[in-house]
Amino acid sequence: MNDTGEAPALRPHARPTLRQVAAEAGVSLKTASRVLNGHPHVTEATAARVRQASDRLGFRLNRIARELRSGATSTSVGLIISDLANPFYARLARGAERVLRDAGLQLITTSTDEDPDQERSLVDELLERRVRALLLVPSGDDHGYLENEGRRTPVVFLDRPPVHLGADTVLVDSRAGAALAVEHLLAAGHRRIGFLGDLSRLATHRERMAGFAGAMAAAGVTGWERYVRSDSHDMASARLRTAELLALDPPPTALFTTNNLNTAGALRALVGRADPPALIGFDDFDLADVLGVTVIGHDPEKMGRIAADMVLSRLGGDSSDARCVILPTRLVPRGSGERPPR
Amino acid sequence: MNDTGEAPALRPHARPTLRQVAAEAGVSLKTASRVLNGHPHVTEATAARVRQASDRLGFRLNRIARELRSGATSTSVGLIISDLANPFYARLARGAERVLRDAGLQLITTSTDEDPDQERSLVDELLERRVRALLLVPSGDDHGYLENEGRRTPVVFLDRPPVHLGADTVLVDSRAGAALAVEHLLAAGHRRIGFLGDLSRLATHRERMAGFAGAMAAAGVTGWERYVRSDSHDMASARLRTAELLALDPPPTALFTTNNLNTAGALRALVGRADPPALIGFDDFDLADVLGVTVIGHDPEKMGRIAADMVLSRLGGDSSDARCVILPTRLVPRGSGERPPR
DNA sequence: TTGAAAGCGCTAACAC
DNA sequence: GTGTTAGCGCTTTCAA
Repeated sequence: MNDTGEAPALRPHARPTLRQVAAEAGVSLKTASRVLNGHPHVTEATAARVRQASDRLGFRLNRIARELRSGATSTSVGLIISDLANPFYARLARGAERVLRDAGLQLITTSTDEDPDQERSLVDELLERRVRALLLVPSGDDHGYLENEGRRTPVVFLDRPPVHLGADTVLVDSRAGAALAVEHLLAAGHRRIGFLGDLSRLATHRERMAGFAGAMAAAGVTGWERYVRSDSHDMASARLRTAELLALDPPPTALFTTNNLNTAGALRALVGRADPPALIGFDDFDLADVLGVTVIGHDPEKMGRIAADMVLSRLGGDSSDARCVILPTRLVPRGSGERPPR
Repeated sequence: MNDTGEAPALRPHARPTLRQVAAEAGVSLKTASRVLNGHPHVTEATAARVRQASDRLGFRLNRIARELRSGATSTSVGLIISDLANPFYARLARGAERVLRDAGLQLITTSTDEDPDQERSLVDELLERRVRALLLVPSGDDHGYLENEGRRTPVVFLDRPPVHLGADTVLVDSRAGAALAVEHLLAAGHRRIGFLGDLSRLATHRERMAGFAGAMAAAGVTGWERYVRSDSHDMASARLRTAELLALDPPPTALFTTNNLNTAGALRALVGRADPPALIGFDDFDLADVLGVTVIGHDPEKMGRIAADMVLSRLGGDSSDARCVILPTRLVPRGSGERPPR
């Protein structure tokens, strides 16, 4: 029971416990627990007393204790992406969050800044927190370290496949998307097509490169290697590389940029040019319609939703083999990709 | 000790405990704990044995148990925003995450979709998780319910001030920013200036409205109420409202849009018009430079960082009165705001 | 319908 | 340098 009639001083983190609520209400610990968890078999009168005591004390159930007692597992899921402020990942996170929230799970989102070491330490940290599952946009190039973990904690890879590990994966069809873009440009008569790529070590880059190269080869175009620039992972360097490409002689008559950041960089380099090359970008983005930028569009939010669904299915007991879902892309013509070669 | 020499079946969530590691290494629980937490006073030989046992068993410390034992407080901080996919909030989240991560805290980010009920239930949930602090972009219009919580768990409000509650707050100078925009337009000779506002119940809206009205009044302009449209919280309705404004007779010669979504909507409505009105938008955004859109810029990432710093200072014991930081805005002229009246 | 006792996995306090 | 004991706040038996 309360030792004095006065309200206790509210020191930070000095929260009342269930035991104190029970004492205040004059019932046992277990009864108080039942009431505050909405379990049956309690008289309404008793329940009311407990609730009053709880409110009076400003009580809140401690989920940490609850989770420890009931299995030492949390009710959260970890999401590791490279950068929260990239709209692509922000959308992906939103899709995942909504599905998980409806299932009573909370999403803990963290960013690696594309650093493989950071990836490992975040994975460690989240596993220590006993997240129920992990959603991972990998930066590293070896995920063998998850081999044993995967049997205990479901792991779903997003946007990029795992290396040296079999695990559920959701990807976008990078190769086909890139081919789509190039074929569109080739059909309009372009032959000198610039390629602006992300970090070469990323699987998405390699696939988009492969799609590009394949389509060029199929059309019998040679010498395209001259117009390839890779490893630009931010707008500034994309802008620079674009300027480089346009300074070549002869310059490319079209550009294919392999993600939203590179597209944004290229657009900046093209501002104010009288005769801009045609441009198609991988990833749709805000205001691409206003800018009239033709893109290879897909649905990052759906990617997040599907990954979250996979997690839920694994948590529901599905122990079938690892699956890989590949989401389709589509060409969204808006003008920039339809400019003819000069 | 191990009951058999064989590896145990890896059932999901059947993780080894510290006790098992200790047994496997032939040391006490406490010694194992010391080693795996990097505490001193352990022989290197003993430490090595423990680490080997830990690796062999695939052990990972259970933070849930640790946190329960040491104060029943987690090492995470909750962030409640309205929409992760809005670049403004994504940037804010990134700023906060970086500061907190450096302090060893993890950020749990959740979205309310601007629903006050959702806000309350997310606050409840995060407090049950015993987050160390709460960063809140409020949707509700009464935060009295946090009165007592605030003494136990630091709460910092972002972007919008608390109502019926004193609490640390970080805002952007909405009123001054709006005035800046309007004065810029007035100076260029505009008199009929359209105003495209967000939900009227939001403080940011009201402040920007006040800044707008004040600047108009100071310039002796009357009849501007006709060109005000509020409560548009998505691009589609912003676009519609812009079209409405432009259909008035006489139409406005300039527009002031009060946030990034409204600016995007207005831009869509202006596409293809031969004689677009001047346009200034509150909030900077990606590619605004390419589009030549004049904006009232500020720094959302900094807002996140400052809020996180406030949290850290409160957690460090600072119990001074609630503070309010107001971040400055600046006019970034890029062309659209410099179009003369027709 | 209610309660008493045990214990989740770990760390803090205090031996030795 | 290492071990023993107690207990964080809750839920889960099991008994009344």
